[in-house]
This record gives sequence, C-alpha cells and structure tokens, in this order.
Amino acid sequence: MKEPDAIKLFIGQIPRNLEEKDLKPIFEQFGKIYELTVIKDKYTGMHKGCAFLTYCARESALKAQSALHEQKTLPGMNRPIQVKPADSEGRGEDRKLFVGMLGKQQSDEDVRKMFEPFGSIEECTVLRGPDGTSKGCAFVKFQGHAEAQAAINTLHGSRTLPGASSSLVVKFADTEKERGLRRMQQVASQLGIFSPMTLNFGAYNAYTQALVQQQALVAQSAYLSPVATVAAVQMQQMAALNANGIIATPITPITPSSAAQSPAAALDPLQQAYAGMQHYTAAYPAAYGLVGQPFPQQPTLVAQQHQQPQQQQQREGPEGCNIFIYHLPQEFTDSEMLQMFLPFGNVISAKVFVDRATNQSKCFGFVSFDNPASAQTAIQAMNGFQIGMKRLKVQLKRPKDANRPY
DNA sequence: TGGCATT
Repeated sequence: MKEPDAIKLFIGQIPRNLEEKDLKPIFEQFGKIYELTVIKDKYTGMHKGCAFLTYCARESALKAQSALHEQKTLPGMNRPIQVKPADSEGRGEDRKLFVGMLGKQQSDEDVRKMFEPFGSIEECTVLRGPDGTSKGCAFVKFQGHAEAQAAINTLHGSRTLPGASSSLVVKFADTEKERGLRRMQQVASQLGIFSPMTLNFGAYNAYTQALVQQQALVAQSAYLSPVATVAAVQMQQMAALNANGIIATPITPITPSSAAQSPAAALDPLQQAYAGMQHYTAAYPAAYGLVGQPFPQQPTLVAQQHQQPQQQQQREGPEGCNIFIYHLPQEFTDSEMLQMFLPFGNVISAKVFVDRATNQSKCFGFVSFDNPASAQTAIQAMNGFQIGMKRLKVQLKRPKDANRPY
C-alpha cells in the first residue's frame, strides 16, 4: 500500500527502449515502488519517452527527486532525466481546502487543531477583513490530496460551530479559473440589480421586464424633477405588480386624503400600502412640493438609484431598521424583494433566505433600511399584503439573542 | 428570524 500523502512523480527524458522492468531497478534504490507506468500513446501504443512513478512512501519520492532530477542522463539521451511531481498533483489546489461556517472568534490555531488529525498541514489561515475580524472562513492546505479528502469526508457538515449559522463547510478551494469566474460574477452583479438568471429564467419574467423598463424610465427622466420621476416609478411598480397577478386584491383607486382618514387595521393591504406611503411622506411636506401630488413619494428614491446604484452589500441596519418578511412567493429573489420595498425608503440590503442544500428559497427574507421610520412604514404598508393565496407577514426582525432566557 | 465567505 502507498501512504496517503504519497506523491505521483513524472519521469521525463527516458530512452524509448526502456520499459517498466528496465526502469524499476533505477528507481527502486530510493524505496518501494507502488506504481510505475511508462506513458504510451493512447492509440498507437507508442512509448512517449516518459513515465509516472509513485512510491509507497512520500519520502522515497522526495529522495529520488533530489538525487535524480536534472542530475543524471540516461544512455542515448542528450538531456538529463526529469523527476518531479506530476501535473496531476497540482500546485496545491487539489490539497487545499476552503473551510466555511467557522465561528467569528476561531483563530488559525483553532482551525489547525480541527484539521491536524487528517494529516500534515502546510498552511492554515483564517480569512480576515481589513479590520482584522474573521470572515468566518479559512484555507487549510495539506501535504497531499488524500489527507484533504479525508478531512472533507469527516468534517464537512459534521457540526455547527458556536457563532456560526449553519453547519461546517469543508470543500476544495476554488482553482485559479474558478476564482476568475467568481470575480467576474461579482463585477457583473455590481453592474445592476438584476442577475442574468432573473432576467432570463425568473418565474415572474413579465414582472422583471416591467422593472427593467422602470429602470430605463428612471434613467431617461434624469432631466425631470425628482417628484415626477418617483411618481412615474411608483405608478409603474403598481402597474407591474397588478399586471402579473402578484396582487390578487383588486386595486381600488383612493385618494391620499381618504387613505389618511381610514383606520389602518380595517384597510385592504394595498390601501395600507398607499396609506403607509402617505404617512411616511407626511414628514417631508412643502419642502419637496409634495402636498397635493397624486402619488406622494419619499425623496430619497431618486438619489438612491442615481447616486449609488452599484453598492448592494449585505449589511444589517441599525436597531429597528431591519424587517423580517415571511410567506414570500417561492420564486422571489433578492432583487424582486428589493424592488418591493424600495418605495418605503433607502434599502441597505434585501436578502431572501435560500436553503443551501436545495438552492430553494425558504420563502422568507430580510430587508434593512437606513432608518427606523422606513422600516415602520414598510411594515405598515406590506404586512398582510396579499400575493397569490398567501399574505406577507412583515415584522421587525427579532434581535439575534431574542428568546434566550438568560 | 441572515449576513455563505475564496488570502
């Protein structure tokens, strides 16, 4: 048997008349050979002048490499023999692990202790942000692929660390290629609110199309007044929602004054939406010329879409600014939920909770505003909002340590 | 009733 951390060597510059039996004596002096294969053409069977060699022991491979590589020239060859780890051994990618779902307080040492039982660790680093706080993930590089694989088999999903929200993730780290791809995707996602998946395959395609049109409208109306722009956007949003049957409740035209006079509890959810906006914008009356406008709107929407369209990091808002939304349609994505709550204020983040195993929405999510009034307005307007057969539940997000008795 | 990340 070979050791789990054995190295497969590539042997180059071998005379083509030497077969396995001829090569064996040359290499056996460094240790017991596990496997030695002359590389031959797949179709013609022609000897290609090189071989793969695996010793049972890793140490034998290292000895052979230092004794032979570029050190000796076999008869009939005009270049010295090559003895080095095969390309398949990689430069580390196949023995480097990405570890996710660590607790934020775990140190390099903690992680190392966890992985030590599986083999020799060459490198172990917890990823940290500029301020030194852990990103909750780490890289662990073993000496060999088999050790890394063993760690994955045993540790992945095996436990949930204190402070982590889900079970431990242990997988092979991204290759160079995958990293590039990931970077591209990140850039793409920052170019706009919509992902290609949403546009092409989203279940609410007509709805998302309407939203794209709305974005175009916002761009076109850069020369219009903010009030005209937000009013137009708002009308489009309502039209888009209604046209696609997302709202089962018929839209009842109401005036701001009638909405303001109605008791909120008795209102139809959509009316509540209007009432909520009315309530919110009441705080910004004459300064923006909103009094008497048919669709009063809060003035930050345009600023938000025009000045900071590309930053959408996930951040928790201050206390009282984060809301929990339940009974979302299965197909609802982050961006659709974002659009739904944009009218109520400056949305810092909108996140639909997705099951990692199935990649399916769990039908609930979080929206964070930059101020409590927006959160309250959104709750007032959207709690009980009917979508299909369900009504949204919209509440303030419970603090993380809520319901803990002590 | 989150913040799932790739030096």
